[in-house]
Amino acid sequence: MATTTEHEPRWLDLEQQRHWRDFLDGAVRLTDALGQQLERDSGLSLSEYEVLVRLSEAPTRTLRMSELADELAQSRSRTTHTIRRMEARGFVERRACKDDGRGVNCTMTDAGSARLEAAAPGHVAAVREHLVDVLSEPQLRALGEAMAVVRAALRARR
Amino acid sequence: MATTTEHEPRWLDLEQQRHWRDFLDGAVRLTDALGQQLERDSGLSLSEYEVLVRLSEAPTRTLRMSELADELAQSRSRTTHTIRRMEARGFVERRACKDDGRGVNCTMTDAGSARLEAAAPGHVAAVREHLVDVLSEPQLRALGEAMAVVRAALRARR
DNA sequence: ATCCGGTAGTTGACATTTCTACTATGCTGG
DNA sequence: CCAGCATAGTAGAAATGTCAACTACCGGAT
Repeated sequence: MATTTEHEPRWLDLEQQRHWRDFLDGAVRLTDALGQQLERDSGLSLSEYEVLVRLSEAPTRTLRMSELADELAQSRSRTTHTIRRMEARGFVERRACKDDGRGVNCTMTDAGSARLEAAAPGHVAAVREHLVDVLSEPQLRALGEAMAVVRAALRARR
Repeated sequence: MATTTEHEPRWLDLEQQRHWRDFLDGAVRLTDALGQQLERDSGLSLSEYEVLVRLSEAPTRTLRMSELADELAQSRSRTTHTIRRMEARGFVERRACKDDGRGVNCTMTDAGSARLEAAAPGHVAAVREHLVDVLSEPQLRALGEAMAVVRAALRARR
């Protein structure tokens, strides 16, 4: 007789487990180190920095709140709070959306732009120091490509 | 004449930038998805789960607070808060360290162990679904090995 | 012995994030 | 038109994380 429907968990073998753990631990340490560098040298958290980067790349330094939330892979609520604080500090401005009465556009101010430019060199140096320069070129590519796959898979589902 | 000492930032080329961004975005989405699965199905956050895993692997289900903090790459303060909450829920116990008057040993209880065992299959399935099974075997290895290098570099300093 | 710099851990204030509920607007079918 | 469902964004409370003291203990040098 065949066994009944399999619901046994398929465990990870030792290699897989090690890879997963190295990933998790490395990711925590890396984002931590980069966040600390930014906070210390530029008074920005890593996600505030990311906000400014996205806005700086947008057509008129402007994005809808929901676009921002989607790009940062954050909840709308978190985005609202973050932007409210950044607005209080003068880095961004919000105004109602012309074409969609529900929408809110978020624009980076000159002060925000200046802060980003001031922060960028140190941040990039840290990304080099802790990531780019410790890996060989093929290693970095492999890392990036693997994560792109993971990212795409996660974006697909809801 | 030679230019004065170089302090120009060495920017990332487009490839490097893309890899770094894919990494960051993928890492956020991945840890997010895994955290949500754990919280929803087992009432544990990812870092609480990690605490239980480390304790389950320790000789007598026991680790010093500082060992725990080091292994999880967390501040001592955060570890104290987390463990206090977990102790209140009955998953761990703390008691003074015999040989070092400053130390505190943290031990996983039977309830903690049971909770971990209940949570593990679903968590492992999620790790497979979002990471292990979406990558080829060499891709996963490359990812793991690259992150091991990053991790080692970050552990060295400080 | 005791002074001193360093380590272990905790605490409480504060900041950020999450969760849930809520308002307002848009859109589609009858 | 308007009913009903979905989307955009916000708000406040609760949970979690960070930061800066602070206590207590260790261990070596004087």
